[in-house]
Amino acid sequence: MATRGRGESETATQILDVAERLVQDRGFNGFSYADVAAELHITKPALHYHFASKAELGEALMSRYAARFAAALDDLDASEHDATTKLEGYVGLYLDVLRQKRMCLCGMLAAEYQTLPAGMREAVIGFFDHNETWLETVLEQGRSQGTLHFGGAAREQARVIVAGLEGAMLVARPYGDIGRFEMAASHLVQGLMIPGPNSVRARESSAARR
Amino acid sequence: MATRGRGESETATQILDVAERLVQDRGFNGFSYADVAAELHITKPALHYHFASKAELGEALMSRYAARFAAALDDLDASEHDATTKLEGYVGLYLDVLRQKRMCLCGMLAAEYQTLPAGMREAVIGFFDHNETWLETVLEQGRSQGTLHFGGAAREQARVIVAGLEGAMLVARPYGDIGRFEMAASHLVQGLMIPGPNSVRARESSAARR
DNA sequence: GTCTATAACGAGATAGAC
DNA sequence: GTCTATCTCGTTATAGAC
Repeated sequence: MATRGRGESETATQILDVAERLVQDRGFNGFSYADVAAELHITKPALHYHFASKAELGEALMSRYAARFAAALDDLDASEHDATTKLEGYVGLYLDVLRQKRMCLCGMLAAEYQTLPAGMREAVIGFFDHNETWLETVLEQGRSQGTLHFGGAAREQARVIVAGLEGAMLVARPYGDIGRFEMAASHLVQGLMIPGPNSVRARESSAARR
Repeated sequence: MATRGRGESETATQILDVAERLVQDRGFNGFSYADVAAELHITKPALHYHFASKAELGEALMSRYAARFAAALDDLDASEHDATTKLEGYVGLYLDVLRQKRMCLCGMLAAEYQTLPAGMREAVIGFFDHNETWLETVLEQGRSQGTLHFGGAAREQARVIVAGLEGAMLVARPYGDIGRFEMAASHLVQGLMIPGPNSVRARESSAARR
């Protein structure tokens, strides 16, 4: 039952590469072992040798994706010292995915959530949690530096951004229109860079209405 | 090959009801004729009598959903004269879906877009176009009335709202947390109800709330 | 309009040779 | 580590009786 190829194998890596692209394009329920095997010119049992079950393949996919995403966020922290630039870099990560005509892996899996094996569900939640936590820190950094302006909890702002970017990707893809994503993303981020509707005053008056 | 049950049949309606819920919960690739048949205590061939193919069922699903959504927007236009209230009503439509633990039908299908039959693809695009057009009109109405405040094209604002609401639903569902959606939605809408830096400074916005 | 029966295919998965 | 061969099951779909 355990995965025998533990990421060391070159074939295992190729399998993950193909499967990842297929999931991001068609969904976890939209591809099969046969699709992956055909593309790599190997047979289905060869895939089962590396990943005994589809659930196992999915979980391997998630942990590799999570590690890569975490590394990308670390890179942003290391190379950018300004919260504004970090935020733009973060949007750039999504843009890179969309340019490959793919959906965010975890955004896709969020849609399919009810049909996913338990291990994958936890990984999807973990991905969003990690994104929110990273963004929350960046947003707080920006606010204390005076480069970002928003009212309310940074965690809430982080959630608005994640939801906005995921939704913008989701809708842009059927249209095949990256510009749709860029417009929505810039709208989300620009609002934080200019003191305005999201300022403390505005939030307070909205809170009073509850 | 044509659908024999043309929406007149009671059974056809029940089939659509069950299939719609399953798609919104599990995705179009995440349910089967067997699932629907079992739930209605009929057999699979009975389903094929009403909807000859799964693609045909999917298209019937979409056209009924589109009609219902259009009617809901017409109702908002008829019963609400204030752009602000219309906007809140629009968010309420999403909230109603999420309360049933479902994803927006077209949001779900946007994720699965690459695997959909052509007729369903067109319907998904049509749904988003319709939403944007309706929102655009409401936003322009609100801006000219002085109850909504935003910069740039109303169409772009409409796209930001659609993307934000779809993304908020997408992420809220795995967490099973409606509050996540409400927070993001209120953030999206509140920003428009409060005068920003470039807008004409209105009096206290309490007038708009009545 | 719904049934029994079954076709035809593809899915995930396993046994065992090499 | 990959293969051939096979299994079992689920899927969409059809034929034809009632």
